[in-house]
Amino acid sequence: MASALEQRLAQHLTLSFAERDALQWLERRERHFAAGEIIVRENETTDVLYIVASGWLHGSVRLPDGGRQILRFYFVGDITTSFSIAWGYSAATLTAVSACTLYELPRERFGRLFQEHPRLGAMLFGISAAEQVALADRLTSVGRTDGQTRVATLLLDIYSRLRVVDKLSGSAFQLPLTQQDLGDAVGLTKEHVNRSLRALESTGLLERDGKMIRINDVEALAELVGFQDRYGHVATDWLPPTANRSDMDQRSAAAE
Amino acid sequence: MASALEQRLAQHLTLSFAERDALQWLERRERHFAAGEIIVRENETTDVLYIVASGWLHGSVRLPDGGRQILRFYFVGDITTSFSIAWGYSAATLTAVSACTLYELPRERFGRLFQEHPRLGAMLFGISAAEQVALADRLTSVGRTDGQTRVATLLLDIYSRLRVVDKLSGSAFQLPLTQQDLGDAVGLTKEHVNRSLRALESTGLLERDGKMIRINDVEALAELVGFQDRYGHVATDWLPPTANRSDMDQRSAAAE
DNA sequence: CGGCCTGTTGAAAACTTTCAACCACAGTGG
DNA sequence: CCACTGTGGTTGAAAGTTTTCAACAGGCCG
Repeated sequence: MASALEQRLAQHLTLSFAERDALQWLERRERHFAAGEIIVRENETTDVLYIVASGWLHGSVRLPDGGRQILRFYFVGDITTSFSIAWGYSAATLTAVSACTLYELPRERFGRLFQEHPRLGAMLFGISAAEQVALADRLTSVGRTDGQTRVATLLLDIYSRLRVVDKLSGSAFQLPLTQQDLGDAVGLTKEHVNRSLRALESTGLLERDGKMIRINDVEALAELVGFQDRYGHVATDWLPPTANRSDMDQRSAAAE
Repeated sequence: MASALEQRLAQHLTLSFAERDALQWLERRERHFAAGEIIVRENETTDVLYIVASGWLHGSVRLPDGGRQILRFYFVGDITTSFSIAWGYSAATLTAVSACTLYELPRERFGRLFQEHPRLGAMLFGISAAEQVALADRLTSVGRTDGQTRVATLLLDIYSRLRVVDKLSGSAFQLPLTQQDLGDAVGLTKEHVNRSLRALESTGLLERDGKMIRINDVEALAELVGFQDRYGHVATDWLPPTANRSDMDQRSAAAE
């Protein structure tokens, strides 16, 4: 079976054999988590990263007053670097939304990837930048729009991700989140999320049936709430060339 | 004069000669902008990045309804990669807050850095992750706290950055932002920013005199609003060794 | 001097939260 | 099999926060 991270990167560029091999080496240590399980806690010491092989997770923080902010969701092919690589601890709590399979890798093995495959390192930097923009989009949504728009934007965001990573066809998908979760992601109370969802339903652009969400007119809804899909394309024209074979041999010889 | 980016990176690790040399080559093309000038517009095609040599800037987006969200501020030593490297266009408008000097470099030269100096590439990835967490902190502030807390958090955030990049001593600093700007950064109207600032002043934790801000008790204010300073330290223990074999010994020195 | 931008203040309107119910459903144990 | 219990969803009304609208003051500049 093809590597989750490999598949993600292959969406953007053609990988060399050596690169594909290196990526598969990152996914040696497989771990399983049940829905709702906590993988890493906020402020907990950690020196490992996770690559998502299947399932959903989210990263969140708690507030002094007991509130919670969900910062981002992780899907197949994502790496949970952002909240833990810059420090010896995790800046967020990582929770399994659905049952999921993760590959655990030591931070320092991730670091070695930058040396052995600079092009992949640069590409990961680019993907990280794209994720930063996605976070910025959420900030804009939460900071400057009303409840209905925030909820719709989150659903469109999740839908766009699923469409890419799960090859989702059609505009209906299973949403394994409570309304409290949605509220914690967009800065609303669960009651207001409920009212916002019903208001959206009443426009006819959205339908719900239990945990199932159907966006009847993706274009129209995106237009209505000013949503931009950032996941489609990531530029690769600035990347350095792939290390060629002789380069590879030199570097691995030096590394041994 | 030492390179701005070099100084930034040298805060976290000991650079080799080759690395320092490479960084200085990024800063060949110097450009000046006046306060208020726009460097890049949202959605504008661009294939260059900027390293901040002096001054302040901010990145922002406009909303359909005419509103604006300021996404982040840039200070000396920052690189404006996040909103433009992943696409052929800029996802945000880059505006000079104060008069500033920038180094302009082609995206693809930045990419080459990953190949020639993998350790620096990895370090830039780490710094980018730290910036992502800073953005996540702002999201939390905007999504889950009241006006007064948001404003205080932003001021503490800016203060923490200035303290590091400008070697600011004392707890007073010049804030070249209007109350509208502050509001656009934390998701409030300018009127409410004004009321929040006055409420903060009345607690005695903060003083204002024109554009001057003095935080009388940084600890107490940070405690009050639950602010965490993320800029102090970035982990380097996961980085690969420097490319040049003769520099290998530098790494242990950098391990702090 | 007269505009223009920024800051300030007050009061009404709008949005969101809080609080308090009630409903539906799934899993549990009698 | 069925009552019991807990979680998540739904709804209404009051309370609280923030925005909107309107007005005015001060400083800077042509």
